[in-house]
Amino acid sequence: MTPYIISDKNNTLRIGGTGDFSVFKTFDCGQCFRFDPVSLEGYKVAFSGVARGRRVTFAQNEPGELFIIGAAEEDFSLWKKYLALDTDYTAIGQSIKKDVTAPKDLDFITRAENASRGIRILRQDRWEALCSFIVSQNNNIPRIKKIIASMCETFGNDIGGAYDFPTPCALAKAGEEKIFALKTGFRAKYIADAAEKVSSGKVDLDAVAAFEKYEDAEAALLSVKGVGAKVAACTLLFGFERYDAFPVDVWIKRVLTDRFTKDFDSASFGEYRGIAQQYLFYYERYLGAENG
DNA sequence: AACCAGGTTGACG
DNA sequence: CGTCAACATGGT
Repeated sequence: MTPYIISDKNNTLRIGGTGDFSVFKTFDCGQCFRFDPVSLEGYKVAFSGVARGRRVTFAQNEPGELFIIGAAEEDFSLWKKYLALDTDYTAIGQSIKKDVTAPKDLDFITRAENASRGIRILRQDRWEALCSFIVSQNNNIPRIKKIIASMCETFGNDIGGAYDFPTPCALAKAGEEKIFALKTGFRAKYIADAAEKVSSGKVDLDAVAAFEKYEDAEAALLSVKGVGAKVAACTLLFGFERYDAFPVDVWIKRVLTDRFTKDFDSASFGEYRGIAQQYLFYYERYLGAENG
């Protein structure tokens, strides 16, 4: 996949060669909490938000095209990386299905993959992913977004009309009580602990990224209060490019028991099982109801 | 008015 | 070692 700039005018990059990339599915599939749909003249779909310390809008009318609004030519490689446009998701789809043998299982993952066509796993900031998925526990997506927005407005750096995600230092300095004041509830002490451990280096995110074995990376994250297997898996999948992370929440648990053969093992999805997980989550949560 | 939300913790057998 | 209520808050 070789995306390229078609044109660069009015601070908007028009991009071609993005394959089947879907802006809507990518930003609506529950992986990222800092982007919201906006209605924009001339575009069918547009999502605005903050990433990499910049405000940006991704817009699209048809699959395969892409408009990056609020970006200059030199930002392209940065957004290409963020959106994973350099990654061959067709090959990943093949790899996921390769070792799925039972017809029932193969049929379902194929349907999920087809429904999810165009989703990319964003390469989000490590700290932001960790913190965001701590907030996500026992919580719903609209409220997760609201809490994270207020965290950014209160403790994040002003980047000109918008706010960056707060640094571990900023949140550590703020402390549990001020974090609690943002309606984070029982998660306040968890966020404070994560901020303290990351800012002090007790949890070294560079070291987490360098681990070869999943269990080693997971263990480092589990030392943060409020981080269990699910939050660790989401953090590694969305913040560390660990596609072998397989977050199991209520939806995935339900999919695996209801839609797959009894002894199906998610390891059959192979090294990209995390992406398979995202397809299953998206399919079951957004489309499963209408498809039965 | 109960019940749920992309879970985790600590207490109790 | 497995099970299970409690955890803040806001939306149905």
